[in-house]
Amino acid sequence: MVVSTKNKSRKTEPQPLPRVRLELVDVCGRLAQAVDFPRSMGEIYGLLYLATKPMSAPEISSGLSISKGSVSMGTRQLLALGFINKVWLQKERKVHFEAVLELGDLIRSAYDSVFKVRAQNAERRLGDMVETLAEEKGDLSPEEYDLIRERLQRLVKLQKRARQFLPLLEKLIK
Amino acid sequence: MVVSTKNKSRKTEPQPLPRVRLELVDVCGRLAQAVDFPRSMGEIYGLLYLATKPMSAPEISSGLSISKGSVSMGTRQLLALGFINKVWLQKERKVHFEAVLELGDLIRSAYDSVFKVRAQNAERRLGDMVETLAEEKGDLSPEEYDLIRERLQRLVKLQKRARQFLPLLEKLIK
DNA sequence: CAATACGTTCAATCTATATTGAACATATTA
DNA sequence: TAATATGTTCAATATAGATTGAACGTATTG
Repeated sequence: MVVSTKNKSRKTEPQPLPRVRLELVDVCGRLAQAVDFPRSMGEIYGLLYLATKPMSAPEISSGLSISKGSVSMGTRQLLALGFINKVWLQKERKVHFEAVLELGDLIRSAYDSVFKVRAQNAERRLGDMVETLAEEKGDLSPEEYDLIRERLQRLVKLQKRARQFLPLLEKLIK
Repeated sequence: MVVSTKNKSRKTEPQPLPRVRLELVDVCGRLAQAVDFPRSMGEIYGLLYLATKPMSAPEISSGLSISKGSVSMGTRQLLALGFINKVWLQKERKVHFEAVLELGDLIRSAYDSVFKVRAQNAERRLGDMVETLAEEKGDLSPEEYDLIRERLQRLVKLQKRARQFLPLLEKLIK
């Protein structure tokens, strides 16, 4: 089917995305969800990754059929993580966005702000539990206290191993 | 505050959990969510991990204030992943559950059923996209076709690197 | 400077999915 | 075998959190 080439508006007519692009949008959306980011954020990256030129916020909005608000929020997060760049197009006199293509680098830079933070949280919470146990010693039977103490120690040990492991992993990625 | 020691029922009276245990329940619930499992499933593991003895389904249900249905579903999944074991208590003549304490082993065994599957999915979807692009070649401008082709190639390359990386990771864990 | 378009924010809404609970199935014991 | 308690299933419900869109703020252009 041939799409009409008439172009009544000043702007480039929004043409439907090729299927490949829709598929990548979907894949990226799912990936984003898998690492606990909003789906729309991943979709925006997927859209930009196969774009032939930088896209404006309204173009992204209509291309993905999502609201201005979601585009604003999604681009902000993607910029913060370094997954996209702002581009000033003087022709359009407006900020546009383009995907950063070096995904290897991106994963590296996202590593700190996502996984490291989570690891630190886990560590803190385990510390809290050890404290709580000490506070509760009086309320627990000696047997229960010993059992819980021993099992928390196992977790601390596991955490230490994980701690040694993370920098190693980091080195491998880099 | 001292809890009454009266015990009118045949069964052990359900006493409130110590705070340490509640904290681990919460941590495990969040962890489960982080890897895309139901929160209640993680909570069950957290409850059993610091239990002084194997617990029955009703005990789990009341301990966590969750329904029988959730316990049934959660224990099934945890058993399938090897995170808990069934224990037959002849005294109670009923199946009870206990946590498997070797978390290192558990992570290893969960690896295959969680991460490997995801990696394979990603791989398949990328393959689909390459196919789709070929099918659409006629509908795309030569420029767009080339650009998309080149960028998909980048993803394929990245995937290959990841593929080499996974077995290495596996070895490190084991 | 007014007019227009674009960007941001956040309360209200929608949606995906975990959880519930009632109906049903199974097992134990008296 | 009947009575009782425990286990499972799944349609209905509840809930967390993403998405929307209207109101407001900002910038560009004629």
